[in-house]
Amino acid sequence: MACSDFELATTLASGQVFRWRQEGPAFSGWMGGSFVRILQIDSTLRFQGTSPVSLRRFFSLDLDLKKIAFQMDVDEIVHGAIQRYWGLRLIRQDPWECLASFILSAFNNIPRLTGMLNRLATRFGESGRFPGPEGLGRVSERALRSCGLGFRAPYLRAAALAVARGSVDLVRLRSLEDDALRKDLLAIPGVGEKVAECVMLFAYGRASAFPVDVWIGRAMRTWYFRRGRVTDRQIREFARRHFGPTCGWAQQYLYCLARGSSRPALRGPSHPA
DNA sequence: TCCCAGGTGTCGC
DNA sequence: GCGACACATGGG
Repeated sequence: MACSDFELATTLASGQVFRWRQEGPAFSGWMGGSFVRILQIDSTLRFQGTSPVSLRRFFSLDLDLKKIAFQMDVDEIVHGAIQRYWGLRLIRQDPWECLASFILSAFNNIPRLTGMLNRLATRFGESGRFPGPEGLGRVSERALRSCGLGFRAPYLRAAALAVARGSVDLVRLRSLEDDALRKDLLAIPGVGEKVAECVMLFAYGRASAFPVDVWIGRAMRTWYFRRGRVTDRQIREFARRHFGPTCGWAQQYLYCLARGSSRPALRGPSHPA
């Protein structure tokens, strides 16, 4: 399958998904209930386990990256990030796995989060699939803790029960406007502003979401606020105005820049916005 | 060993 | 609304 303006490796390593693995030049992981293996050679994708339509949807290949980039390319910093990580795309994940992943991401690091998700899949999922809300809701808090979830165990369990019982309908949420969607997500146990924005961006394709985590917060304060004391909410509101309706894409590019450039760059002189 | 991690819930102003 | 604090755990 032909693709343009897409870098598979960059996209999978950008902290949106946590269970994909590299096997030589190829990558493998789950797209919902399907186990998929993908190999990218230049602008060609060779794959098994899914369909072209599903693949395009998952990696947002149906969207024109050039148009998106043009919209958000409003200053030198994001311009540099766009150039450096060109081909990075937002992923449209399964909402439940995305929600669970980011509930567990709280006060955590990515290697350990990966371990936690894999243990859940191995112990409670079918042949490696991530377990659904019904299945996880039946698992005791004690069993969840034995997977290393720590204090997040009751949050994940409560969220699973809420979805399993239908008090949260992840399919219906898809049809809601951004503000209503955010409000419903925030009502889920263990979901705060940051996780809600992640789910909006990584599962529901809401490009106007702008999750502010420690990395983006640190980078934005350095790059756009001269290290000033601003709250995460102020950063998010600034970003929506500054980068516009595709600010979520800007967030993902800046996140990679902030992490990829390592700490010294973040400590460097602040740039004018 | 020690630090820190893609935060949230809860409390007190 | 905002700041401070606790929270379990293990990777690096």
